[in-house]
Amino acid sequence: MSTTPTKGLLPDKRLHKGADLKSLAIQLGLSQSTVSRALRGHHAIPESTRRRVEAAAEAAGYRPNARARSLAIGRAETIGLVFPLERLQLPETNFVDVLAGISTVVTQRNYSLLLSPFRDDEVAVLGKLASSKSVDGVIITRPLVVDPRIALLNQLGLTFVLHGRTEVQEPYSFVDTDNDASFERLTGLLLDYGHRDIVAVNGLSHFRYAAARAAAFHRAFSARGLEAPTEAVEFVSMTEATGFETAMRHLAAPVRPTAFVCGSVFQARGVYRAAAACGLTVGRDLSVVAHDDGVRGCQATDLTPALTATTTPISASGEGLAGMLIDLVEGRIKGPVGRILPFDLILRDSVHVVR
Amino acid sequence: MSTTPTKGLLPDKRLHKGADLKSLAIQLGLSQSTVSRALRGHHAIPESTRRRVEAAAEAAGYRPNARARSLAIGRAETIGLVFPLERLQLPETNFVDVLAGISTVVTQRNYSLLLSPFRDDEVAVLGKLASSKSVDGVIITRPLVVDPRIALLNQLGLTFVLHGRTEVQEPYSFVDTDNDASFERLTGLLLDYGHRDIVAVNGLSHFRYAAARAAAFHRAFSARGLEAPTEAVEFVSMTEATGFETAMRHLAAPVRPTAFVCGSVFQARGVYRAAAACGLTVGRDLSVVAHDDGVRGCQATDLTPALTATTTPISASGEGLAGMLIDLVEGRIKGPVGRILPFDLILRDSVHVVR
DNA sequence: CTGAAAGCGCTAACAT
DNA sequence: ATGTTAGCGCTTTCAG
Repeated sequence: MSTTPTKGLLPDKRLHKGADLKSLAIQLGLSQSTVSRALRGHHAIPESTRRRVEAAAEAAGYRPNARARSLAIGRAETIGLVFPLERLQLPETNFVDVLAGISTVVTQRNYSLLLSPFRDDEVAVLGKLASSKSVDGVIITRPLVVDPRIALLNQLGLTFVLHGRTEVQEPYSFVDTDNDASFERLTGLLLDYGHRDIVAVNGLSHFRYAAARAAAFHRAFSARGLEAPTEAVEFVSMTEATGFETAMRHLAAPVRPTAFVCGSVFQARGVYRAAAACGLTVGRDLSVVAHDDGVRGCQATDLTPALTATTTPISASGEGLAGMLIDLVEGRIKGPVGRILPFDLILRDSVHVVR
Repeated sequence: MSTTPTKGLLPDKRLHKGADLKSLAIQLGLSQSTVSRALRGHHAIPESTRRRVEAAAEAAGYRPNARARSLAIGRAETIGLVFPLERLQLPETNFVDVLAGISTVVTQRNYSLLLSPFRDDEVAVLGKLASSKSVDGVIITRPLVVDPRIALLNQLGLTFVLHGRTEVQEPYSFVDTDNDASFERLTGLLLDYGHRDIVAVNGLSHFRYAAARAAAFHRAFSARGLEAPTEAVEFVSMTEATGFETAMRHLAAPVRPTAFVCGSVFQARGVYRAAAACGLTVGRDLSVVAHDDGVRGCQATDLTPALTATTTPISASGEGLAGMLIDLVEGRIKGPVGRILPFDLILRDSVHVVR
């Protein structure tokens, strides 16, 4: 790209192209080490020279060359986010919301964020990230019930944090929503309102959270000395369309369910649509509850009637993930650690009492 | 993070932690340079040793340390995407679609993508990126009519590509949608169908594309010896809500428009809703056309009736941007260059003939 | 309190 | 065809 310099705009530092430590040092009549120390507020540098150095650096628009600094300190001050490219392409995804949370923290803590999408071969991407040392650690997402990436990453010696949990022996750090408690609360609420024929519209069964939620669903029943109806849990994808289809199927069955507990607001929206299609009014003829992770443009309060839901902003996960990972790579905490985010159960108008 | 090694999973390279050029060289009885050359397919390296080196590297899981390599070659092989954090938070945004396109190309070309969100001070972020040399170039988005970043970046000597165009003297490279032609075609189509009372639901006036589209709107009229009605162009945000409000206002006016041309499918969706609210049937009582940039979950074909629209997938912009930027930083092309993406006009059921 | 010197891991010019 | 050497720009012992 051309480099036509322009007057004004930047105070006066037009020539801060060659702004490196050496030239700064020469200009100040100091050694590189002194300048370097002064800039990083090293003690044993008198206030006076520190100010002088800072002023000169400021004027020169100096900032340490990140690559050189990385090489010297052995850290990249960069973390990676590894995800399947398709998560950017699906219409219903909470990916960007997680990303927003991550971005916020990464920026706050003066780190950089490397985006590492992959098409199929995640293992290759992780291996590359690890061996090329481009990042100090990575955030990985969408854990399988038993996720092989944990062993791989431990083996690679690459620090990481998982968004979610998985059933493996190897140690790992994670941030997760409280799926168990959340689904148990939701189901319990419906039971306490007198519902018995409840259908759980759950996530796909190869994801660990879906298994956890299914178990929680049953636990809510047994905690009350009840038993869940057979085939009450549907393992389907997190979309409005499948919410709709699943609900339609059940609403057409001989024993019509009186309530649905959904894994996401997307699915709940589908259930609402199915209810309408069947001439049922949500909150009067049919109860619907869900977990609301605060995805942009699809929140519990967007529905009519407003949806009763447990809620944890998904961006909080992003913030937790990034914060934990940086703490880990900086050695401020020692892994493995886990964090389960709390949630609120917010009662709105989508539930009704039965009997 | 802990480093519990695990058997299996990775063939046998459990100790490829110390896999660097030096150890590889020693192990092979060669010099670092030879190994380095062999690995990068340098000529003047006999096939035989090349194979031997490659095999050893493969077995050791070796990959050059990206930071060291960057420092040596003077390039980071990384590009940055600078954007306002809020673009991740708004429900109606084409950001992720652009991102998907960028990701694809960056990965293909073996580059890394650094995400640089900012809250308010974009100038600071750009300055930091430039002086810390963390990236070879940046993609910037959402140009203002006269965008000060162009001068800044040229001054900083940071290679960049703009998504969109702007009215400045300084040279810059860009990839843009063909706003002018697209809006002129859309407006022309309506005029040719006999419409005269047409309202343009345009973007906010501080964005350059909105100005371009407004001009194109008028050009379509004058090209036919006609004149656009006064106050026919509305400069509003790209949301469904404003599409709705704007349309409602106009549909309640004394002279009711017979057609709307919209800047995005979001806005068109709002217009559809307004039409319904006024008891009008789109495609019979009211015509609606728009530019469709293929944003996930909001496409022309999602509406009923399907929306007549010009279309350029927004992810193509992302691909164009990344490809151009990498070509630029690698010196494969010389800036400034610009690329205007072609579009198709797809006739669907949202238009009707008047008189 | 400050400076000289080594080195992070790689590439590239300069030998040979 | 391969090795030697000198950096890339920074941080960091180790001296003074």
